[in-house]
Amino acid sequence: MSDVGRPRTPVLSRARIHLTALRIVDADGLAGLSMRKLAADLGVRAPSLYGHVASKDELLHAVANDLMEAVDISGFGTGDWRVGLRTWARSYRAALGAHPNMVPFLAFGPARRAASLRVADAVHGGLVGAGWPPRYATMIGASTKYLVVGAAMGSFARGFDDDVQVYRDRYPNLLDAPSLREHADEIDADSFELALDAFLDGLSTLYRTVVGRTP
Amino acid sequence: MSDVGRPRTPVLSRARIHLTALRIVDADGLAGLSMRKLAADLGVRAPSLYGHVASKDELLHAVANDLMEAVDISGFGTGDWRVGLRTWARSYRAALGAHPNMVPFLAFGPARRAASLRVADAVHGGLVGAGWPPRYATMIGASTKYLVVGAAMGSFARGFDDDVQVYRDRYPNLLDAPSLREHADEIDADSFELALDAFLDGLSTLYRTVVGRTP
DNA sequence: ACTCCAAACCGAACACTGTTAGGTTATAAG
DNA sequence: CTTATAACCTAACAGTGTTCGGTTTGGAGT
Repeated sequence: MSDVGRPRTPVLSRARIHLTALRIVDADGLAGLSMRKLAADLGVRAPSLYGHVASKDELLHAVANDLMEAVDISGFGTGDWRVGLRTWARSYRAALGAHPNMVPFLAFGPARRAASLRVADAVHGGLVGAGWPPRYATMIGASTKYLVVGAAMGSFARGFDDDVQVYRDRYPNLLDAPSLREHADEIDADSFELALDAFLDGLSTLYRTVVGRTP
Repeated sequence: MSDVGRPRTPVLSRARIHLTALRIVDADGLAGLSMRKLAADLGVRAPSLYGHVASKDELLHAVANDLMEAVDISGFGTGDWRVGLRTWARSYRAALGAHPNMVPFLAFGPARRAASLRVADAVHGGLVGAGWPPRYATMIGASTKYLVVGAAMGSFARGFDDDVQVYRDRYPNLLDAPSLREHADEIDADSFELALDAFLDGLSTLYRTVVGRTP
């Protein structure tokens, strides 16, 4: 009558573990996820998890990979590289923004995440196919990723503290900083779109001089 | 003859603690910094640190603030907002790149870091002074930060794994990915400059339509 | 039907973490 | 010369990721 030993029907599964882990990270942050807490939420003890998952790190990578599946690279099929970049960047940012607490982890490069490699491949192929020299394709892919990751981190950080009022005297140009917090989401979204527009606009100019035709 | 009690001359100081902490983070990463290890490197036991530092978090914020002192905002004094943005972005990226392991921590917004607020104030003031409407100044500052933070995270992550070769068949467009690793620094630097150029170029166009004169 | 292996859980334990409480000693102030 | 306090210490707490070995069950092979 003890609760030791194999249960009649399996309690754990990789999918359920991933889902619960993500829910905890969303609710309590990356630091709020512990193997014991995760196990408790699953109605199990911590060591049992190691029959399904190699380590906490591997688990997080798997969850990260799940999230990256949502990134949309179909835009590169339109024949317009700017549409490809835009839809990629937007869906990428949306994927990160949906789980902001995962961003610090997701930012650690594609590494061996299959989903990220899939995207990197499509982006590079799309740009080269549109006429960009491979070297430029690499740099443009990197640049776009910078923008998205940076924006996601910024959103996550939510920047300015609650009592910025204290600094009013010393930083006169930040007088309206407190109001930023209220519209943080909107400002982040607008800033991202502005950056993307300006960036793509600048790239279009570059395209003409590098490739020698209009985009 | 015990090693308990107050020493003849003080062993610790805030400056020495900061310096040693940063050295550990540089060498062993953020996760490699523990209060016990830090204390050991300082020839002391962990609890002694708490006479000089409120918590590990506060310590890291202090170190982060030290790093942000190096960011250069003097470019906004030239009267050319593009020069201001460029020198800011470059020195910002350099400050982060000099201590890549600190980036994940530094990315958490200006918060109450005095040095970061100083910069934010100068940037906003410089842009508004150059004619940008406050709302645009906010977005441009945010966008630039996105780029810098994103680039710093990218550098930190170093992306592609050693044995990307494995994925050769599945990701045909990444055939030359392994070679990326060798020139990672160069590619990161070039990509950042490309992004900055394109971004500033796009902003110049925007400036003409928003402000109604050439930059 | 019976054996046997592997799957799936558990308890106990290890070495580690940040942090607090309270003890001990040296310096500086009155 | 007392007294306060600054600066270190030891001991301890609750928590972490992870491993080892135990217990029970399902299912495959004969």
